[in-house]
Amino acid sequence: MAPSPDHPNPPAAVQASTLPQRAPATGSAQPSQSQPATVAVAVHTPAHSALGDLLSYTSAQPLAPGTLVRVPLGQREVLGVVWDGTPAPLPEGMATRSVAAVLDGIAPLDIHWRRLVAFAARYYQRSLGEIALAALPPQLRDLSHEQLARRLRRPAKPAGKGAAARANTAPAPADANPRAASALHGATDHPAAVDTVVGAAASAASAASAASAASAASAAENATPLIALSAEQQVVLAQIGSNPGPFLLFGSTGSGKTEVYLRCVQTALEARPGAQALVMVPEINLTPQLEARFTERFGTARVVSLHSGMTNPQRLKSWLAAHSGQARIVLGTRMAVFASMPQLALIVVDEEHDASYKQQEGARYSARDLAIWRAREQHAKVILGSATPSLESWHASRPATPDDPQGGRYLRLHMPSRIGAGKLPVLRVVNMNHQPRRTVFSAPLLAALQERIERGEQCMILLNRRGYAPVLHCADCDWKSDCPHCSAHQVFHKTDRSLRCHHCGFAQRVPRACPGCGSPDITPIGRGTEQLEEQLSALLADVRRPDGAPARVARIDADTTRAQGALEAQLAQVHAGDIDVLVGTQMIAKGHDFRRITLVAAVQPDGALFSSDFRAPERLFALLMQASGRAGRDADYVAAQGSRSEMWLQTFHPEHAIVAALRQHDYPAFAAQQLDERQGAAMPPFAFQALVRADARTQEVAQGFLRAASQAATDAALPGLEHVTLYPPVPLTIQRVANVERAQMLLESDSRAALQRFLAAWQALLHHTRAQSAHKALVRWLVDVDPLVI
DNA sequence: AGCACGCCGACT
DNA sequence: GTCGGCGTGCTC
Repeated sequence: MAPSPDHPNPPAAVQASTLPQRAPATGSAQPSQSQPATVAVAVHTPAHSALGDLLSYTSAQPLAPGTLVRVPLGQREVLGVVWDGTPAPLPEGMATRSVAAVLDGIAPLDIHWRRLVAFAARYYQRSLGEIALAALPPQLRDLSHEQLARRLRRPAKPAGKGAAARANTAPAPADANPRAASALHGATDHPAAVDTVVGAAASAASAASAASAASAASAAENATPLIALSAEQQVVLAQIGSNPGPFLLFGSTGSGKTEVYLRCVQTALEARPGAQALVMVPEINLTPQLEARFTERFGTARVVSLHSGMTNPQRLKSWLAAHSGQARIVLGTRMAVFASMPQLALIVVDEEHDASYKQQEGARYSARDLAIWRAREQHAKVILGSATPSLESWHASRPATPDDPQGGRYLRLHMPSRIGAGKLPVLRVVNMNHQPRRTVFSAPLLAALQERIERGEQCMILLNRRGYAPVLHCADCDWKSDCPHCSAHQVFHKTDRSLRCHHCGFAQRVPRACPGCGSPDITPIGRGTEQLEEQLSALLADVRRPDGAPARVARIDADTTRAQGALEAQLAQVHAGDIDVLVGTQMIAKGHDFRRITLVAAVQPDGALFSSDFRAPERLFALLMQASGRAGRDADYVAAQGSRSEMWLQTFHPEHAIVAALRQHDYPAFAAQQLDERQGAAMPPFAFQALVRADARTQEVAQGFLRAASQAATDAALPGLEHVTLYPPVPLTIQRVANVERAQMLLESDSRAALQRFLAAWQALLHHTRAQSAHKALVRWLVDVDPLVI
């Protein structure tokens, strides 16, 4: 669920100053100010530091809020953003230093961007400067004023790839004013009826409407014929067109959500000259198809990417293109939610349930929730899309009922049909209670695999544990391969005969004999992907493909894809049909279309059903639905084989509600059941949570700090406390990582506002507690608002 | 966060 | 004799 925004009315002067997109031209007819002005500047200082959010500097000229500056801070010079408002007065006897340089080649960041940053900082309990500077491309920080000026003047050097080289992506702010585009715009009709148009003309015409001649040409040459929309897609588009949103687009895999996004982007761009759209995906390197579809439709010149896999120069280039308005579409991961997009008109959050939208270190923001806030603040539309929405978004989009006349804040749109993707896979459940003990691959599953391989079809086996075996064990003395630095087992990797800790990375060679008692009888316990692959290869050794060759089993997980490009290479093998059975962790279920896969199997899914993590069933359901959505997407292929694709589940709990819901492909039933449980237990989305975590060399110190901070909050009767429950500190599930003990405490409230009030007031007390000598040994502490894992 | 200053172990 | 370990403290 999204944070509730509040909308402070900015002072008129602030609004006015954002109207010109360009920074005041230096040396022009600006009225020269004789006395130096004081400006507030946000710099990268952590919330832990004793520094305030904003620092005072003097400047020869007044600087508009949002202006990028370089300022002296201690012994160094850092990037800062001029902010609205007045900083706290300086300590007695301290002199104000002056701004070192103004980055006047870059337009000031507008009020929308600054409000987003300010909101995120406040909501997630971080300093303003930390969020602001993290939201800017790293090169802005690293390059000197002169280097940057050179970068801005010179057209960016063409990238190695052909498409990028052709794109006119030179950041030239002088002619990147969004208004420049409006002159061209009037020449073209708004093809509002494009929904029903089949053919290339509409897309080519609209592409030409607001872009430069160069980008229009590239769009036209790339344009592909539009496919006619399904009735469902048309209804959904009409709803999005006539309602303010936010929208939850609940659409099966293969229902054509991407085409809806494309059309919405097109409509948004045409509705207003210079309008921009932000499209977010969980992992951009896992979705090259999406990127291809956007550039194909809109031309490479108008689409830029923004994600952590890019080099710093690439990121700067994309960021500048978005900031100047030259890029009309930004395609990116969670970090893109902070992209400066002055003309933002639409945000799409694809696969909105995906956990990667929540940043898990530093500022722990949810890009999905910030997208909702940002859209409301900037008067943009926002569409969350998923085949298995988060329960938060599902609940927020509940329709009004007599009991609940308000309903949720989002509008739920449903696209149940799979276009040209055949029927949904049939669920096959193997009751493992009826299988011989210790069975990993049941006989019926093996038979099904064999049958598929002999027909030349592909299968996918999902498993959750990397390595060969989760732990090595000595039968004589009960020794286990525990990590010396973490409270976790070292995982046995057979390929390189190593023991590896998946938490701290510590690796060592497998001992010949038990380190505890010297017994040679040490054996692997449990099964990881490596062992599964090995076992399956043995079991399928006699199975032949139609060409007479033996069946080929391959494994894809973090271990086989560590090298650069290894994932792509392995996927290419699968696509080429060189692989018959693909074994892997959940990464193989994400984003890829394996057209010839007709069987997907989850071999050991039970762990997630009875996990202590209350979101585990939700994640399992999403994973299995996503995996089964991958199966049989090539309808013609499946039909030609005269079979339907299948989803196999081996479980000791065939009676579990999740099984019935999966059988029916019934997410709403599953969600209703889960929400019922959550409501009964007063859990999210019916309650709001925050975590405070403390790290120290000992568990006592970590917990002691949390207890003291908790006590201080109670003693001070902090605002909001009456609506907030503070639970006692507990060790984390993995209590120790890399020799650091970790503890945390949970805060819960039925009111988001009360929790926010409390956290805001508590921040100072946490700092104060940290400063006390009793807690000197504390390594660090952090707050996680709306945590995903508890 | 950075980057200084500051006081104790193995090497050019 | 120095290079460098990271503990403490400061930055408008």
